[in-house]
Amino acid sequence: MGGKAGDIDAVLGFHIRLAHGAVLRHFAEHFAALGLTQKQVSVLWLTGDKPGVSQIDLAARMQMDRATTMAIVHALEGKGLIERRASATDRRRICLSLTTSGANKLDQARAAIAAHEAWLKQRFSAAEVDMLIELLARIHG
Amino acid sequence: MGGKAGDIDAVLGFHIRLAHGAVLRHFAEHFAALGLTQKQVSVLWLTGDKPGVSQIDLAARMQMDRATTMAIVHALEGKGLIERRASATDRRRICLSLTTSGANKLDQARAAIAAHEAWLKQRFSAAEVDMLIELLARIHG
DNA sequence: TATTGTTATACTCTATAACTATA
DNA sequence: TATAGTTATAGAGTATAACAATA
Repeated sequence: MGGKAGDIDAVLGFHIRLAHGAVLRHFAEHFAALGLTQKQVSVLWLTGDKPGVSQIDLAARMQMDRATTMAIVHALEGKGLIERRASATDRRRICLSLTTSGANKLDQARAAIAAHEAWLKQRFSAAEVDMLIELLARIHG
Repeated sequence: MGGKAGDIDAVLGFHIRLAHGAVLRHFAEHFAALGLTQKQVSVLWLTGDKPGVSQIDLAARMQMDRATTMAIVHALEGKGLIERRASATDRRRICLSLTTSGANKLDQARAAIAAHEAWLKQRFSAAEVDMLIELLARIHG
């Protein structure tokens, strides 16, 4: 393994990209039945955890642009999983919450994510998982 | 931090995605002058390390589809950084190598990557970097 | 039959810019 | 002025399917 001059295997960014790709691929292969992308699951999850959340809150939590967040919210709204309501205190804001269908979908998604995480974590001890999460958190702040 | 019911912070895949996003963002912000994407740098690097490499080799090394690899090789060829030559032993294969311009570009890219990696690694000890790479490698195999 | 390269196609993610409405 | 949402647009990454040439 490894090239001769450059040794790309010492490049941390390269490993992060490959690991991300592997996780994305496993997700895509096993979540076709769910009909949701990774991002859509995250938004559904965060909305279920905190009903009334605004798009700008979601964007900050997921470190995404407002426009990117819009696209995902639109998709979930189009599937009838999320509904929007104007804020009573600040009419610029839209409060998001799950529909009944969205809550059911989130339950399915949580079960699917649990299986996905089990696959991902099977190669680590509990201490290693904690360590990995802590190290990654230092990168994304 | 953390939601109430789900605790998305315990989801490893979520942290991998956020870390990947943070690295991508830093790359995009600091590599505009180079005129290359992360993937293009990787292909340039691997080609420089192993002249005569085929597209299928690159695809395997970077865990990408053949079609995706094509797009990146095309872009590099269009910039005059890579040249292709039919293999002498297997005429299905195309051997890739750097042009003089490509070799120069790779030198610049390596310097830029070194700065990028320094930014990324500044938050870790040397032992932690080794640990993180080892853990990530278990994910992407 | 299997492998390599190629093209066409489509979807997701990401970001920028400009606009509207509200604070 | 600043913030939240919206829309349009564009580029990057990813993958599938189908085809040609070669092994």
